[in-house]
Amino acid sequence: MRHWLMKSEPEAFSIDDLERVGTEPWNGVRNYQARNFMRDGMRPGDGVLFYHSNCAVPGVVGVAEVASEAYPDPTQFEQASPYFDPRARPDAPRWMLVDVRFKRKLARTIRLAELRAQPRLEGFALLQRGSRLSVLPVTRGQWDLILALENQPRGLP
DNA sequence: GCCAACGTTGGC
DNA sequence: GCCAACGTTGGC
Repeated sequence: MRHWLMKSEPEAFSIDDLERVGTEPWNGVRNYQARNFMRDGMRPGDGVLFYHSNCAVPGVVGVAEVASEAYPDPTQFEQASPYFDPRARPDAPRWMLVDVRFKRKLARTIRLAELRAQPRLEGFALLQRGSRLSVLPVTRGQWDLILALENQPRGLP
């Protein structure tokens, strides 16, 4: 089993929203690298760190799992959707997604600042300078380390 | 194939 | 709200 991190802006779709719906098609990803991770890397059952971005306290807030193989993102064909892509055709889809299933909320938010303070997370894709990838791989070691922080009092200022 | 202009992401 | 960093687009 592999591990991943997926970002979402909580004002658009939060961990509480995922808990409410249970399983959600991860639509709207319009970045080739992120698409390729979903299409070529993800398998059902893979672990997902759910990350809140572009908000007051960015950080990891929950655990989810990949709940499907990749399949074409239907919103690319929907003219009324903000994710509509006129270059996409049903027989030649450009964008893929997977379903994501809620597992649990973390006891506390593992803040971005706290992750940055971990020397052992050097090289973690999330922390690369200027990285804006919304779907990215997490090694087993990074996964274990990040989740171990959950039960520590509070990592940083 | 180069690269300037533009739009977007996302931390702060 | 600001702005740095990045990806994409399109003229040439």
